[in-house]
Amino acid sequence: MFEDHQGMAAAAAGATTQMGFLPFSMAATAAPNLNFTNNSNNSSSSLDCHQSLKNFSIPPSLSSHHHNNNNLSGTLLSPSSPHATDHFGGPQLLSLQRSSANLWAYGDVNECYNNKRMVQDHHLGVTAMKMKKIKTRRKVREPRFCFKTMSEVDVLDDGYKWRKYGQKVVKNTQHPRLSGKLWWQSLIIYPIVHSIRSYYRCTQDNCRVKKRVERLAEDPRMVITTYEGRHVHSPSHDQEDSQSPSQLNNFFW
DNA sequence: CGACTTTGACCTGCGC
DNA sequence: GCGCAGGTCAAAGTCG
Repeated sequence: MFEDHQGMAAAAAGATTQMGFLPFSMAATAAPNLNFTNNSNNSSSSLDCHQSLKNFSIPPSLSSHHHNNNNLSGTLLSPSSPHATDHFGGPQLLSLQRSSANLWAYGDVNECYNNKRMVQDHHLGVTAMKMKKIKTRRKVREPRFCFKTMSEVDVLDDGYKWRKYGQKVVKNTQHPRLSGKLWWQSLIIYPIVHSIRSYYRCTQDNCRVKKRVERLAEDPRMVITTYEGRHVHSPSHDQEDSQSPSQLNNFFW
């Protein structure tokens, strides 16, 4: 499912990729080997990076050999709402229980979302004209996933070429749309922080993969990257990096 | 000159 | 229905 994400994420030098999920956080000392640390009992084990990422349904490239000073640890976020929080105020984490099937948990989430939307549209009884508009405008949501990265650079070199097609100032509140509250009350309880979100498209023809890049307002060191869709081609770095063969780069999901 | 970025306008969905 | 927010478009600007 994730062949498109090969070579993805955090290849930029100096970037510290934050990834992992409960109950594990990972600390990669040297790709392709990662040290997985279990938060609950502090035990750690060195695993083959590629295999491990595969087991956890994380794109292998998140630990790409481009990393020199790897120190991977952190959080996989819910693709739909990277700022969403769980009951404990922390980021919403993906359930990767089905990872043995090498599927992103979000694939299911996304499917549900699309089904719900289809049902809604069906019940709306929209006009043909409107339907046509919907057909052209509302496309089926591609599978998405996002992750948090500690990096000084906003756009991580993931091996693909991207073209920026938009930028937006977004309200980065953890509790948006508070019902029944005056705006100033909301500000007192949940201060609104604005952050800049950039939208990128893969420059390859016929490739409709998009990514969103956003720096966390509450922690400017962190960058949230969201990928949407599947690449229909290999990373452009492949040609350049042929002298450094890597099992990661040779692998297609 | 082509590739890429910037930026305001526009469109759509959602909550109230 | 209205207003807000997110996402996309496209013209203008910038850069190599």
